[in-house]
Amino acid sequence: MTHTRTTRLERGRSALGPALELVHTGRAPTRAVLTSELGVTRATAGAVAAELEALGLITVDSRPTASAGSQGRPSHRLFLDENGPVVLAAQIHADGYRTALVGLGGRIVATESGCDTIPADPAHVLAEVVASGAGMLERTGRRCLGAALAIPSAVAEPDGEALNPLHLAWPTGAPVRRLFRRALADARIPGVTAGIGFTGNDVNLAALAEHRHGAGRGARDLLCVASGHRGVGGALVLDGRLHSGSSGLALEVGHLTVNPEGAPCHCGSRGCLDVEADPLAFLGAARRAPGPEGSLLRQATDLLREEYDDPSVRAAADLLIDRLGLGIAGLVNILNPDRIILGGLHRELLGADPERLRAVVADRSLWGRSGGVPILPCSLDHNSLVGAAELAWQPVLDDPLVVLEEGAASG
Amino acid sequence: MTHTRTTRLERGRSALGPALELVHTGRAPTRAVLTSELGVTRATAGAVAAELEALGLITVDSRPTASAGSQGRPSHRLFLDENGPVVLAAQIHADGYRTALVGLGGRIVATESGCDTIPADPAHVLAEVVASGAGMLERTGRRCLGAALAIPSAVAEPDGEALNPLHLAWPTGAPVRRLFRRALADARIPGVTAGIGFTGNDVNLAALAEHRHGAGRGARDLLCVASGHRGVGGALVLDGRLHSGSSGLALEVGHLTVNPEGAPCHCGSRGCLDVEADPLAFLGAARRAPGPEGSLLRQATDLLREEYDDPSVRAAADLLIDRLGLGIAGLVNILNPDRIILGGLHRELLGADPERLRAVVADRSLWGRSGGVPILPCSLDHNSLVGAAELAWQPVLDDPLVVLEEGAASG
DNA sequence: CTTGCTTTGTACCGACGGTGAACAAAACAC
DNA sequence: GTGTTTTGTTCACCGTCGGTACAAAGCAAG
Repeated sequence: MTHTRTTRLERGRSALGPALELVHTGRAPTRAVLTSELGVTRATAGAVAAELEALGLITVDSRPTASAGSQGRPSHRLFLDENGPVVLAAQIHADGYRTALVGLGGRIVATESGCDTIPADPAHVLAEVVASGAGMLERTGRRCLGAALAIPSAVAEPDGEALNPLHLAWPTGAPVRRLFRRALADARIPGVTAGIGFTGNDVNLAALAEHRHGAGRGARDLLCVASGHRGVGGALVLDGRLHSGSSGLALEVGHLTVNPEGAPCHCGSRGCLDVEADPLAFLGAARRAPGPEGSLLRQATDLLREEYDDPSVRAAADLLIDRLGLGIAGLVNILNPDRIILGGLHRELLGADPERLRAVVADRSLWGRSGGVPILPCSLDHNSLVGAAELAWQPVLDDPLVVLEEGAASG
Repeated sequence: MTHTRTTRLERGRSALGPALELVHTGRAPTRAVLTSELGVTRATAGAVAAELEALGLITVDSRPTASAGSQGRPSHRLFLDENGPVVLAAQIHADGYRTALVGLGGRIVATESGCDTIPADPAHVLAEVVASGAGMLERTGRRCLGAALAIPSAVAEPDGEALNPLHLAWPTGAPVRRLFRRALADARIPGVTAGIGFTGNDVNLAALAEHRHGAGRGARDLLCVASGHRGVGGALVLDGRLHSGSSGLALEVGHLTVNPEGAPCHCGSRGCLDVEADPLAFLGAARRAPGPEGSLLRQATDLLREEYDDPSVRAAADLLIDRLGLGIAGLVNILNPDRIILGGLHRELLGADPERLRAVVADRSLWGRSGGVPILPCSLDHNSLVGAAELAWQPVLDDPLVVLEEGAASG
């Protein structure tokens, strides 16, 4: 009993995790490339693939593949098991929440959204979120291996308090991770034990998702900047791992100075990115008052898309692009990423005038002339949600044999 | 012949490198703690230690240790072999150069300095530097495993050009790494092949040295800020590895805005850290003209130490501390390090009024109130030099068996 | 000094993962 | 059809590491 456990935890095929990660991120479509990517012999790669298949995580298609092309015996193709286990991912945002069951590869199996107005009691919201997930699990009959939550706030490590849940009407410092774990424990979802239940900042998790499955694939040092409702968020993925700082508070980029004569900010300075390049700032620059319905992001996006011909809108867009570019240039000087991805309003601004933004960044970053950093729009739907799922999948990617634990509890 | 080679390169005791690193950084004083730190059995740790001893890298002292204290059989103590191999480290700075032979553990075995005025031809300087190192190797009879160079300039990866060797009178973009390697190859130092010859920014390497052997030991995310002559440099060590960005240009912190009404900077903005918090700025704030002799750092340091009673000097120090604190706070918001180390003039400013700097950083960083980041002065002599040695040692720390290569070539 | 107790080092065995080689299989080229 | 190329599979061998048993070296108590 204990014997098999220790054996499994400490030894175990060391290539199992890397192999699953390669399939998970789409870098190992066949067993042959899995062999070369892992740097092992064909025999080992075969054993690893067989073991992952036995764990119910991938499928090995040995039938003759129709895809021709090169010479030699065609390699067996590797797929993520479409009926394999899932994780429960949830996102809370200004307009409500969204939950999803997410399989390996960032595949959304089922999703729900609800609750337009978020009550001030986080425990209540989280119970509703977990109930939504439990319902989807019930209906789909999937096995659930973990759960994670994305929130629009800095998340303090190691305990996961929400430090600035500004547009959630939640109390500052709310112990969101603990509340989420308790909600999960109360719901008694099979497979999801109280030990699981990660929580992270939504922009951080979006960056993680884009890095693994979206526009950030292949980047080594990936910087993401996004603005969803109020303020500006940043995230950084280094060597495939999210850098959230020693206490989870890294990449609070909102207080870079981008306009010395700008509006005062609650941080004590003036002209911060937070108040100069978010949806509200855009509406203000275009001399539109924020309307009562729809999120600020939606109002700003609609304005940008539908009235870009209007000179005042265009001027506002140019102004925000210049400020955003200044902020990004500052980050480039500090972080020197090899790719930048923009989300939310900033994605729209990039779409409106890509050249202007790239020119500003190249001009104001120290070494911008030599090449320039690629700046791309984010490319995934629900990327924060998928990123939360990545968080929940991480233990499995680190050691796929964990799926054997609690195996009897699967629903 | 080739058999042993492949065996050595691909397999080999996986714990060998980590074990050497533990002894190297002083975290494994005895075999017992080596066992627990590595998380292996006593038997394995014993075999690993014996192998490292056989490689001539460490010595295992099995004699009865005089140090008593705890109960039970005293553990064998582990030392770095004092007569073991060394690497050649060199640093070029505004006042000349310094070379050293550095053993494991950052121990400087021999050192030389020279050449007060650096000629404009880097190849000439590097030849002189290498000749100095070769001389020391000759005299000491040590075996040399590698060589590395620290320069006061951003170093572009992957080729190692000096991008802004401002106070060296070297041409911008000089291929320093290539020139250094050529100088090494020309000198035909046994053991140092042309394949070795790393180059890095001096502040980056100082940070690496402080992380492993100095005030940064134990930090997970370490930020260093220093000002030596002109401008301000930064460096970041994440999870024990230097983060120099995708093209080596990270942590160019000199162009953070710290004084919106400040002096114009060549980057196009105004009030940049570079021109507001370096030795020249300090002299200016104290209304002293830079003198003809001694580096700017020395002049500023002398002024700060010897005339701190002078109100104008004290006011200048306070001003620079405030500006520096603003810049550091910005970096804290972006990087969220768990420790900060200051070098050069900034180390002196910290020493002059530690509380003022810590207060400014805590006040202007977003989450500074909750604890506050420890800010410490750097603690090593010649930390850039030791950091360069770390670079040269890295291949050995990654796989200690490389010392067997070129073994016959040892002098 | 002798007898425990505790901690560490060593010798040995067994388990197991991975390599390497030989062989079989599945495609294309001629 | 016969080669050639690439891939999958089987199997023997080797090395590393875990685990156990035992010896060694100190302190503590009598």
